[in-house]
Amino acid sequence: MNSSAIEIEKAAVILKLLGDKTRLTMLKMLDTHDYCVCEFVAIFKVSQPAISQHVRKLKDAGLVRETRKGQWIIYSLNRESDDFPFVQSLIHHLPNQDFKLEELEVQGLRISCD
Amino acid sequence: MNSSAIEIEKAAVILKLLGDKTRLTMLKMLDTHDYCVCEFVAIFKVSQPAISQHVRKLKDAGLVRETRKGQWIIYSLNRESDDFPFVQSLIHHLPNQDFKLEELEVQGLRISCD
DNA sequence: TAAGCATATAACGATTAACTTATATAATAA
DNA sequence: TTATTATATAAGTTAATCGTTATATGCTTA
Repeated sequence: MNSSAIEIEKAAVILKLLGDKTRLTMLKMLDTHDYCVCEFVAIFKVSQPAISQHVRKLKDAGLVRETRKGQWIIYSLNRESDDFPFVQSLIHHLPNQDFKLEELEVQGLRISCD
Repeated sequence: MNSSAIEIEKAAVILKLLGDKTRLTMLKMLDTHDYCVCEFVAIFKVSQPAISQHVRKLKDAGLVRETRKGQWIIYSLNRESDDFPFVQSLIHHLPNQDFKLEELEVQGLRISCD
């Protein structure tokens, strides 16, 4: 047991959710920046609906939050989630993904969502 | 990034593996004791082949090791795995599962594998 | 209001995952 | 050697997952 224990069933659900390269990368990216869906679409090699479905799963689990900014929807890490300490200690082990943002900028695909 | 960083692809594979209640519980159990397959069979509500398949996946990923002790095969955490720091920080958040062992003993199902 | 961009939802197909039962293998004990 | 116990493998079924295309919704701008 641990000071910030999480039920094993709940942990399994979260781990399954993050056991997907796309969603895990998204979450790590959100650790340093907020992103709009269109940026995720530009970064990952899947269709817009696929991205939409991935972020929906993260949102349904309460791990991310969305805020609409005009026509864009910005996703951010939900650091108020009860599960955030668990998630954070997890993504802490992952390499920073800011290079993806730089790639976007180089390619002129960075959209100013704010 | 972090001192014990793990590739994001590899992390996703491990998280998917542990995104299963049975395997996640097994791994947490192995954090405090070694177990033989027959004990897992007695503890979890699935068939012996199902247990065998779960431990095989954990073994194939290098997270656990097996040692034969006569007719029994004992599984233990592979603390030498490159991924062990990642896995350990993860299971550190989970509640201790020793009560499962106590349940076995109460029911007289605890097999002395050593 | 109509057009255009951003995002979500629906519906479907392909693949993967997790179980089951039946059977094989390996070690032990009679 | 034969029976028994422990474990693994094979094969098949069902359900879940992840992607796709087509379409709907919502906001913005002309």
